[in-house]
Amino acid sequence: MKQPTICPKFEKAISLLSQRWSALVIYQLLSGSQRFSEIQSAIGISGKVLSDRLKDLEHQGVVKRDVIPETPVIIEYSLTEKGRSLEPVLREIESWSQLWVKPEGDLS
Amino acid sequence: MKQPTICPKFEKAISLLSQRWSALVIYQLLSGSQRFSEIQSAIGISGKVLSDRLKDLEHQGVVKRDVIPETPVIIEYSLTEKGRSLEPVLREIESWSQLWVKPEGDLS
DNA sequence: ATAAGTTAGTTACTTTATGTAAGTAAGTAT
DNA sequence: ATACTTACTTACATAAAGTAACTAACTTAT
Repeated sequence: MKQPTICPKFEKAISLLSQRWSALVIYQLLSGSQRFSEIQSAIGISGKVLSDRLKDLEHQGVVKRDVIPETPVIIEYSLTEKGRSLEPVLREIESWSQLWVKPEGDLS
Repeated sequence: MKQPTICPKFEKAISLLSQRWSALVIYQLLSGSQRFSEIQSAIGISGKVLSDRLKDLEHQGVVKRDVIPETPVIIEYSLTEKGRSLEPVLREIESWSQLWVKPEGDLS
């Protein structure tokens, strides 16, 4: 039974950010536009899931996909204004993590 | 294949917050300690998953479980200091959501 | 001109996570 | 005694994520 007393905008924001990998993809793109394989190797995500996430995020207006007609075609992903506006959120998480997270227990 | 160039503490924070429902549970507890069924009906989560999440969060030191030996025993969940320290993160998400999220199925 | 490599994905299949519904134990209210 | 509530658990179904192999278009090396 769903009778959420929580603000639907907030809930939607949470569901966007709690989608696995989404926050990490956005965080990665904060350092500038990047290509598919760069993002992939930077955060260790599979091609399939990265492909899904980028489509989602593009659809939600957070990420922009540009086809650059260079010698071999280059596809670049970058943040839109909406995406960049998430920077304070990610920075808060970053500083929280530095204060409160103990690195043990990450068996990768 | 994982070769994350991303800070492991940050990654761990992200994986905690991207666990489905976790952020919502923490957010809900920001307004004070609550019982199982209160959280359940406030955010519309199933008993099973709430039970799992509370155990996870307790294990990570974010949530505290107190058994109060009142007339019928009352079990109260609340945030630890670590949990409360996530408030700025949730507040950032909240204010971002007010500025950028359109409530219904938004196809921008 | 082959052959091998890169990029940006997709497809098929497996594993894990989540959802749903029903059940349980302890206690209360009628 | 019967029905109801709380805080769960169990069993089962479905959805999401992981893995690996594959493709199409192009590039470089032989």
